[in-house]
Amino acid sequence: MTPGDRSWGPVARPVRYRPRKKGSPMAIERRPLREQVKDELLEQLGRGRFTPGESINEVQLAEELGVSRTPLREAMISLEREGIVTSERGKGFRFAPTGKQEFLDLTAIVIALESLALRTSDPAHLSEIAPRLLAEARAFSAAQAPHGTIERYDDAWHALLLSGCANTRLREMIDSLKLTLHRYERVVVGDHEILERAAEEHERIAQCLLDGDLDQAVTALEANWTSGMERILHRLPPVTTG
Amino acid sequence: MTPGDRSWGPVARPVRYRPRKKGSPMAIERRPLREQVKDELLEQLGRGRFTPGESINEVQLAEELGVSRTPLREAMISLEREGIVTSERGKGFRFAPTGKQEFLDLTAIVIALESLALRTSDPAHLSEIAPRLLAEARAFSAAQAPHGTIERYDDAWHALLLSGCANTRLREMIDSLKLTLHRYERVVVGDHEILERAAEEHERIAQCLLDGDLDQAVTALEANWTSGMERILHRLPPVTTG
DNA sequence: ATGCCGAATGCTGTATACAGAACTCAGCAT
DNA sequence: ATGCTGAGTTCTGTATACAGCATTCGGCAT
Repeated sequence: MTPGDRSWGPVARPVRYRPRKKGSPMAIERRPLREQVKDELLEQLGRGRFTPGESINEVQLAEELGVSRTPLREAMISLEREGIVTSERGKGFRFAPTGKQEFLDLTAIVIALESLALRTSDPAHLSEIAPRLLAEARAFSAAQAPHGTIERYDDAWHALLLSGCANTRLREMIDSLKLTLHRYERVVVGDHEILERAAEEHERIAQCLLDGDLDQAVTALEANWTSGMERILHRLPPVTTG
Repeated sequence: MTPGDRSWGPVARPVRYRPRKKGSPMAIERRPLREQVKDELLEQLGRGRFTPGESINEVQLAEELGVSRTPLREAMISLEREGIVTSERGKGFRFAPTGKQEFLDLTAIVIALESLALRTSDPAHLSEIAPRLLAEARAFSAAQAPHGTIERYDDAWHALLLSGCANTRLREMIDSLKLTLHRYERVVVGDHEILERAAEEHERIAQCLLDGDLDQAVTALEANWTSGMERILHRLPPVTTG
């Protein structure tokens, strides 16, 4: 956690196969470089290091990250499937250009998926976490806050909300989509820009769950997303005829 | 089209950069090898060449395909993001194991997404294609047919149904998911196995669209998916306590 | 001055090389 | 016979090399 104490430099370690200490009880994280690269890129994206549409020089970026082109390219291909970067034959990779319409498209998808996730969650688990959801919602009831803060809180809250969803694939898709959405948001509203919030929306959802009214909760969740989206959309440049 | 006239051998051409005939009016398809490899693998998967959970020897497979390891690995990474293959640090790639639960999970997602796509389609376009949808549904009204045939028809029909969906991202996701679903299906019911169909379901959807009743059409679409899923599920090995 | 053409350069797409991890299996102790 | 150990093999993960495309920039004709 504690984001911000890590500078931009190369990825944690360009060492190849870090020798594992056999007797160590602490299993140190040994993931493929491509994933570390991916995470680092996503983090840098979050900090606005890259702009949408920006083309990527593989050798240069690889050098900056302290890895060779191969893992970088592998990360790129993974990110491409996630819609974060685009590639064109002979022109290499570029960070995907963002647009209002795509933001709307993505939001619509996330709404459908989160709604599905909630609907198919275990009801027992839902009523179990409902009090906590309500408590957290009340604890963070500011009428407005920096976008970055909202985002972190929101993610945590929604993650808790969907923690009862047994559909692994669905959870993964939602996470991936949110990543992309966040990117769009950050492009449009700076990380520290103050945004309004509808603090009671989360409370409302939690209340529905407490009452055991799942349908109503789903409706409230959709409303929450829609209004959240509109709050972002509001800050947009004059309509792009999307 | 005309699937089946292409044998298993190496991908079309392992030549590197095929020299382009300058004056030719016919722009020959020049996609990155990784994509050609991906398509070839998907096709071979469709023919049951690989079994779920099967681990992949990169050098061997690359040799069979007539390409080097690099584009093969790139294809693998792309397929991994699509859920077709899995990877584990140090153990390379494996074709993702299939399970009843995941089949259900995937189906639920596709239902949600296709439903969304239909709901957000342009109504004008929908009523325009409704007659064609109805005609095609009536033309293919056999009560049962080989699974492979059903699949092809079904894909075409649903593609037409969703042709009015402007949400590009959504369309892509649906296509990708269907690919995966087909894989699951083929694992479970052979390509030539005769399956029952509910021929009238498509007619029903089309009829709703003709009547301009979108909500009803969405409901019918969901019912169509559900019953189709159950027809497949029926053929499954004794319940795996999913 | 402006537009077209060709050499030069930079970068991508693919192949190959290499280092280190996981797996295998024979040999040994129990 | 069974379980452990360690050398050997195989294969992955990453780096580097190479070939061809795309772009750029200067020269020339108009």
